[in-house]
Amino acid sequence: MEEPERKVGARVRLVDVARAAGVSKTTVSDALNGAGRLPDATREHVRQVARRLGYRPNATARRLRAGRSRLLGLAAREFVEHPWFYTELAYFARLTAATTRAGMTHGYGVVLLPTTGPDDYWTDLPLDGVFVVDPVEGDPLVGDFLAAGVAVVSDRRAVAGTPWPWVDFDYGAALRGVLDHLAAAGARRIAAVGAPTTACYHRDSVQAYLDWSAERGRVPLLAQLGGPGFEPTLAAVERLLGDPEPPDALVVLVEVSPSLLLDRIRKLGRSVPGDLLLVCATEDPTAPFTDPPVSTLSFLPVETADIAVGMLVDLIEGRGVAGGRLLQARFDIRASSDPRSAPGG
Amino acid sequence: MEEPERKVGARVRLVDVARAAGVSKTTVSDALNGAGRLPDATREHVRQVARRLGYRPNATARRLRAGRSRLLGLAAREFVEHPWFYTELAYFARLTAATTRAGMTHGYGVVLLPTTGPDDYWTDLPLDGVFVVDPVEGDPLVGDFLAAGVAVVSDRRAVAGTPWPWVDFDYGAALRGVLDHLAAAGARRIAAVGAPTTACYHRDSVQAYLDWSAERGRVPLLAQLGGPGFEPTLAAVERLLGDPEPPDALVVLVEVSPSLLLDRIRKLGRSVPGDLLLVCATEDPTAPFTDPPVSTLSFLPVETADIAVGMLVDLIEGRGVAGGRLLQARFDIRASSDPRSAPGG
DNA sequence: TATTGGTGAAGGAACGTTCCTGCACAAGAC
DNA sequence: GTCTTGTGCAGGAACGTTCCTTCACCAATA
Repeated sequence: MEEPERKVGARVRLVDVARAAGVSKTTVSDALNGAGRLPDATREHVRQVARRLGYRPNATARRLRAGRSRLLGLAAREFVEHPWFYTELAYFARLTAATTRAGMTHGYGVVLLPTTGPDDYWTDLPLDGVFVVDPVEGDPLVGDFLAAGVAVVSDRRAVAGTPWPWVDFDYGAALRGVLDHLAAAGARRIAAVGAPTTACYHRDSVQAYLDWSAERGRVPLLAQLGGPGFEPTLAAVERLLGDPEPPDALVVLVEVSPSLLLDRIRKLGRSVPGDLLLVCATEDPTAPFTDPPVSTLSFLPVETADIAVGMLVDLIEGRGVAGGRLLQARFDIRASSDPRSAPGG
Repeated sequence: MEEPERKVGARVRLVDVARAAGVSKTTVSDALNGAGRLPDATREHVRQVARRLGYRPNATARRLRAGRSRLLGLAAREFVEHPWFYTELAYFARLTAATTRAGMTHGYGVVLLPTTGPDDYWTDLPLDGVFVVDPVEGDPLVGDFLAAGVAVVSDRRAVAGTPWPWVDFDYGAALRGVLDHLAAAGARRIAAVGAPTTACYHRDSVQAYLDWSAERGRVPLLAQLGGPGFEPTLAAVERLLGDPEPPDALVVLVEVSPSLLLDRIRKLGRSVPGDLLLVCATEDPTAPFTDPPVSTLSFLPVETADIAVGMLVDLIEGRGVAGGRLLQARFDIRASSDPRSAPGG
């Protein structure tokens, strides 16, 4: 009985339960975790004592013993130089929530990592793995985590030959699908709004637009912008529509509120889809409810999160994960790019 | 030298650094943490060895020893019965990001808690404190955390005499400010869209609307809706505007996309602010950019998060926190409720 | 010369679990 | 009656830190 006395008001520990139940630590641990060789009577007795005392296992001690924290990090790396609130973009909002949900189903908590912060903040967190969204080329964050033995999965191939598992899309194919659709709907001059960021999504999709235009002998009408937020996007649209030979179709590759965009286009005296066909790459859930409903290209944040978290967990728990996984974007055609379906189109 | 040999490939531990540097664990710990009585030479030597070996302290062990996890939970409790993605509402998106940021500045990580999940998921996370957003009356989650000795701060007073610290707003005063403004702008029939949820925000603001109307002998035009998402909100607006004696002003107390709402109102043949003055309680950042810009009532998610996290940290670190903190909502008047400022109003 | 005081560093307990090992005892086999 | 086999449990190491205590050593003081 050299067990130390429990201080009043302190949390109930395993030993406190053991003493109250008149058994050893081992027995309590086994009884509560369903392990060991115990008769049902003992098991039940211990459980009742534990319940009566309000015992809660110390999760930190458990994790130390297990050698795993059961904690995943979520880091968005696009525009890392700005301390922006990335949950404000619909894509990241969905991705964040879906990652949290997926983590839970595997028994992992998800910690949100801010875009900027002190260097030691990352390493001070006991993370088993990190889901890196839009990693930038040569991202030091990724290197740090890999060096620290933290599992890494990203939602894009940041570089050719990305040495960690990833989930990604064939942006070129997705964009060509959209452009073909617009051309089939009669568009002659298709404009695009992109962003010259380090994210492979923007690079690849803009390139696909340029290639597609070149193959068909069309002059590309491209506006690019930097920095998060929608004001630059709307300004880019205004620039494109103000062209002396204005476009008759528009593909917006950066996340923007569809109804805000429609407002702006209307203000410029153009009507959708009459004067201008419109497709937005956005996860904004309002797209089907605008007037007219806006066609969207979706990069499936929920599916992406599910797969990424699954990979992370496999990696952490020692099941091998080979290479990457390529998904197919979803193209929802609505009235904004389909004159036939528009009332009075 | 009875120290166990380090397995190859395993993470570098404190003892590994100690052995490599030819000193004791204590010296390494002190050297790296800037504690103890050590000459600069020793300190620097140990640091170099640690850097060379790529030593990273084990955060879990650290936290176990410290008795604190330096982890905060964020839980949204409105509509808990639906497994919805609460980051999709602008208010929660901002609040989530701001909480993460605030946590970081205090050295705490923030774990997102899903609305629904297995009961043991909460208790399995080593949380020092939880920021409960929109707690519902008699919320079992809050009780669980309090029983487990986890600090709790909420952004609303769920019940009269909430026994834990909170940050909140005087919804009645905020709403009366909006209604007075609309009346001064000439509105005769002011309608409101609310939600009959358990959240004190909705309850109080709807009550304030009813009181204000009664005091002035006006007939309230109230539409209430349940469940997350904007479709119910738009339907409620349609109902109100379809009234034989339709309103000439509208206050939307549930979060909705301003431009989507404007689209819908326009579709119903009404013009803002000509036929209908409009004020939205929303954090949607697009409000100033719609056509016309929409007046908003903001409940300051960033400030709320900063204060809530500050309270949580004070609570966790043993500094007393007394009662709650009442903030003042911000009312931004824009063209949608101010005919004079509208072009051609 | 003995005593104090400060410096530099080591030893080891503690944080609260899990789980490996081992012991006592009973029941059955020979 | 001894030998196995199995059951029910206890002891204690280990996870990787931090930090309290102790201790040797050296210089300055009485």
